Amino acid sequence: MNTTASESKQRVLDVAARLFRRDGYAGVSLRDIAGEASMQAGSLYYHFRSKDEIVSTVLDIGIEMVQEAGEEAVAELPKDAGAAQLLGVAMRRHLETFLAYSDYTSANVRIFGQLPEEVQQANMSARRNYEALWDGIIERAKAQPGFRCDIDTSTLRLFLLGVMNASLEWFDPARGDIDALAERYADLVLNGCLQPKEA
Amino acid sequence: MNTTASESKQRVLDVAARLFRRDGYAGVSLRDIAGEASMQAGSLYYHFRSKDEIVSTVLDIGIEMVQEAGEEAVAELPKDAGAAQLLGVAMRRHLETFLAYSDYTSANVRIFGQLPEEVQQANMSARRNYEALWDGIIERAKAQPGFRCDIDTSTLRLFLLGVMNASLEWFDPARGDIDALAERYADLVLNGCLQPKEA
DNA sequence: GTCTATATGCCGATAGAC
DNA sequence: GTCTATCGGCATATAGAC
Repeated sequence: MNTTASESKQRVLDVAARLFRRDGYAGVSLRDIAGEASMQAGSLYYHFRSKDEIVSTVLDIGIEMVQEAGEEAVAELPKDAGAAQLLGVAMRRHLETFLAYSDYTSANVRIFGQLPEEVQQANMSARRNYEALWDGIIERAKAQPGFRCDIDTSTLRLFLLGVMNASLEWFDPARGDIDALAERYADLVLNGCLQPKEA
Repeated sequence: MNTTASESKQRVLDVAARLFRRDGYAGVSLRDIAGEASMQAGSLYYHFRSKDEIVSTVLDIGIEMVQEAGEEAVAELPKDAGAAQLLGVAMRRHLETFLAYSDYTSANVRIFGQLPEEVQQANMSARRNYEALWDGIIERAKAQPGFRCDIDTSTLRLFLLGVMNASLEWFDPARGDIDALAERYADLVLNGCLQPKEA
């Protein structure tokens, strides 16, 4: 039995995500992708119309994966979860997804800024949905007692996603402990680095 | 009077830094650089031996600029500066330098991860010096009253540089206020987003 | 579905005139 | 110092066999 179209397409996308994450957009050729997916460059055009269509698909799946993980994490939380638990769980889920699980998400984080504007544009609505998920999490935290209300929601969202995504540049999932990283980062975000004032 | 070698070389580097920042390493050709520097591609080889030598020079200048700005900021501080002032000033200086002033630094932040390993390696000693500068700032803050001593220095350094450098992906210096950004980020880092416990 | 072969063009780099 | 011309190679994409 021959390989089905969807199996091959999936294999191509998995390879593309991994290579884009590692070498950037312009640094990966269709020959590179085809080679690691065990086919010839010309064969890619049976599954995709262009390199841009491949990268665009990778970008969308990347957001989709982190979006689903985030929605799941929020859904699993008790209704009366405190602000610290809320942010801690959401941060751990985001870090786990893109550091350990999804080359698609980390490829998205890493190459988005260098893509042609039309390719960026095609991914923007998915990105805005994910930003809205985080804005909702932050608003929910603000509604809890003990959380500062004087912090602008989009400032905090950019701060959180920025610091988490930056870990992609140095964190090695084969050597580091993602849960420990998430805990340290959540502690810093929640409590800051000044000593709490004594009662 | 003809253009001197150093003038042309400087012009080439300025253009290269700006283009690398915008389009990534593999996304910029020597023809692109030469064109915006008002010369032909072949003429670049009078000043540089290869594309890698150009990008390597840009990387080193990028760290040099932020290093000098950081050392200057630390030197200008009073000896008894508190932890909040120390971190606040250092953060503002870092953000100003790479968001508003230096295409070299922002090019470094943006493309480093996609470069051939030998090019990365050539920039590593400069990077380690800059990390050491920040580790010194953090250690000095830890020695002040009111600063948490239970936070690992390299964790905090990665957190700080990570969240600041991530702003490169979304902050537009033509529209945003860098000082305001620095103040909001320093507040978040110092105080966190939980409400201070009342006395 | 994947292959081979190829069209067309841009890449980094070099040679030599001026 | 910068030019023009060009080399060999690799890029995306296409055409048609199997």
